[in-house]
Amino acid sequence: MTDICYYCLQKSIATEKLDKKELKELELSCSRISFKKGDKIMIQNTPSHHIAFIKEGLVKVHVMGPEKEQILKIVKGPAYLGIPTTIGAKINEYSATAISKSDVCFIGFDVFKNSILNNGEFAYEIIVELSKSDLQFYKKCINQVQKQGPGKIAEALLYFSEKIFDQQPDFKLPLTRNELGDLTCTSRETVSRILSDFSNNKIIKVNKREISILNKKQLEIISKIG
DNA sequence: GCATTAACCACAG
DNA sequence: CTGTGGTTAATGC
Repeated sequence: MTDICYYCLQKSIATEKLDKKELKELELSCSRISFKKGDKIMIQNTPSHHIAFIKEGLVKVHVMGPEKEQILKIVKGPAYLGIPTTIGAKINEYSATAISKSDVCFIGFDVFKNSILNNGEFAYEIIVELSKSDLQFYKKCINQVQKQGPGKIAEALLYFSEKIFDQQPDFKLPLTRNELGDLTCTSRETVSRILSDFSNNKIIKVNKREISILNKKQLEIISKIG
């Protein structure tokens, strides 16, 4: 049974631009699925016919490289997932895994495409989201390639605090040390060492996955100078 | 040469 | 899954 998109309170900015008829079509092609932490939402190297929209939850987007796993980004709903790989390729070029309980709508690609072709405002909002994501990725790319360890970790901590947890200085890291390493292009040992180093210098407080940022200024400086 | 940085390995909670 | 210590390789004075 499909949900009624018209009454959905978690519509994307793009979907807000659709009229009643378009929403009805969306509704018919949309299936809403709940994922538990650790569930695979999208699997690399499998065919993709759907666009996913994360209504709620945290998702990690990752690819398996020749050597090891690389986490591309952490996405927080509401956000689209898999537009590039569904439009630009026939198979998924990356995987997505829920790292918290997540609600996701899968939209048939044909319906999604029709909305783009028929509704300019919808299409524009989709481009806005893709563009923002693109720019964010450039930034991450530069940061992770040119900074050294502490800079990368500082950057990641600030990212979680500001973007994922809405400016909260205290948060629970949704990743293991290993995954944080996969995200920041370092080893898990290096992550461990840098976190205890920050902790010793009273920049952050660490208790298992619980992180408190004590000295944000300092963290920003470390992130900036690399 | 010497210092710094970080990966890899190993082992212990 | 984590934290630490030793070792090693690369890089930059």
